[in-house]
Amino acid sequence: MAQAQKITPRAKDFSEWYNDVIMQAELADYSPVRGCMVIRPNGYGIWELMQRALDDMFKAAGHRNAYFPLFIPQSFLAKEAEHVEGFAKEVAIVTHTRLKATGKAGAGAVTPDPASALEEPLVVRPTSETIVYAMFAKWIQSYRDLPLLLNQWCNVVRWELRTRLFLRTTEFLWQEGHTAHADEADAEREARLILGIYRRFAEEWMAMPVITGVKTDSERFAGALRTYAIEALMQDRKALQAGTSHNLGQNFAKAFDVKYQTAAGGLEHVWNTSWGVSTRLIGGLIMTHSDDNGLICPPRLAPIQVAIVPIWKTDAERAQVLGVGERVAADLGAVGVRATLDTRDTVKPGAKYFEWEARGVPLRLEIGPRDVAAQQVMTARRIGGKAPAPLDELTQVIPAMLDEIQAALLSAARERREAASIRGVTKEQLIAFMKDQGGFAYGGFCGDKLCEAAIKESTAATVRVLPDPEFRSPQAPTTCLWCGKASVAEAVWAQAY
RNA sequence: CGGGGCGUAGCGCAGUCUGGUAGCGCGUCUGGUUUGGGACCAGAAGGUCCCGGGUUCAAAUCCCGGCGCCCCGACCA
Repeated sequence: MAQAQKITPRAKDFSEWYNDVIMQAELADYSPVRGCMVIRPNGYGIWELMQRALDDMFKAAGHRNAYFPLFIPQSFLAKEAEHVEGFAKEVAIVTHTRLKATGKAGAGAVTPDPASALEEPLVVRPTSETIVYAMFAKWIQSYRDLPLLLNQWCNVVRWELRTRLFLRTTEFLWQEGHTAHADEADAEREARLILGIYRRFAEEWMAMPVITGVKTDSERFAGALRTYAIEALMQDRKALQAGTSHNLGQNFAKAFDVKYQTAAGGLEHVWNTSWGVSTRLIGGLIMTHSDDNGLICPPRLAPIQVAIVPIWKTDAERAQVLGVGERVAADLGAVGVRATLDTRDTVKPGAKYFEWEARGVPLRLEIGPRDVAAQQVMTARRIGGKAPAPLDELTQVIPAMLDEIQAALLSAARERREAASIRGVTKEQLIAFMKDQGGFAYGGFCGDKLCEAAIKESTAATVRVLPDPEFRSPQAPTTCLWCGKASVAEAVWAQAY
């Protein structure tokens, strides 16, 4: 087993470390198809927990799930001008419907049958706006049909040049919400509502602090009026866009002719929003919390929250500690703790410790003859710290410990982020900061895309967001840090994934 | 598409410069002893050395041509 590398700020081997964590925790693997990822059960378990939590939040806000097709007629993508620009360069296209045997064995045994060429090629969805709004046009006639609040869980394909496990894979799993509203204010409220849900999910479930705000034009979603995002800072001080929520205005409604009759009898285009988070969140979770021993999974998203490791010498001791272990696992299960008893007798306890640590299990319980005699178990937290706990108090103590670990991870991540943030930067400071250190740099911005491009050119940093009031510096900047003209908004710069 | 690294047992690698019986560690299997932080001993199985051609008595090794993967860029809601 390869040893994980030390995490140091902006270390050259951060990528290597990241891949190591994924491989050792058995979260995912490379597939035979370049750029496509196989998500293994350990990784998918995290995704299932993420799905459940997000789905509950969406539903509580009045959304319902639906499903739209994988294939989109090529012409659909062409209907919204900016949208074509944004996705044309990275889609997979289906052109034929069957194969033909060539009679030869091996590599050239089959080939697309020329006779089966499609009249209009189908694009594998890179996102579903076009096909969703084509359906909305059928479903929406009256103001009484609004708002229409839908979400779908699905896979999408974007043929990126360079891929990275979880962060940017050719195919990925996500949820995409699509809504239609009667007026701009309602659509804006929706886009903001979802941004808030994403933020809460990131902080409360992933223990990953984020800053929220609006994207500049150059980073806006293709076809949107405005794009809001949550941005997190990873341990190598690079930013990760963890979720986006778009106010699409009437752009798609006009392209797909989605109109409704108002209460007053007029005919208006609807206002749309779309929003999504993906399996990229798992990459963010890994890079936010893990260490040299492997994954650290925040308790609320840990498929296994507690690993119980029994310790014995003799058969009598074995029977005894396993008996206690089974009861502890059952008791914890009864109070909603996901616990597993590691009964393997082919692996020594020390080896089990390392294994559960690499997998990110937040809490380990050791039960040996000495513990049984003392009516206690030894608790060992993934983030450090061992302490005994009385057997008859575990159903209270363990959930409390999991909550503590969850909270500790969030505050540690927040402290790391703040330690890697500077405010009120000057041009010279920004250049030095991005070169030597990296992190979130707050400063004045004139709003000019030429300035944005120049900054990217010399520092590799981009505007992550124009932050919401809560995240802004106490003293609003008055001038653009780059050109010195009047600042229109404070911006957060960082090098990003 | 550019720059760098690599392709040898399930995994990680040495061997390539300087051609000469294909090796090591981990894992797997068998038996025994073990079990409070990655157990030990003994034995065993496991290979188109990425592919194709060439040079040679002899090629993992040298030459030519392919293919593939990883990292860095370009690209990227």
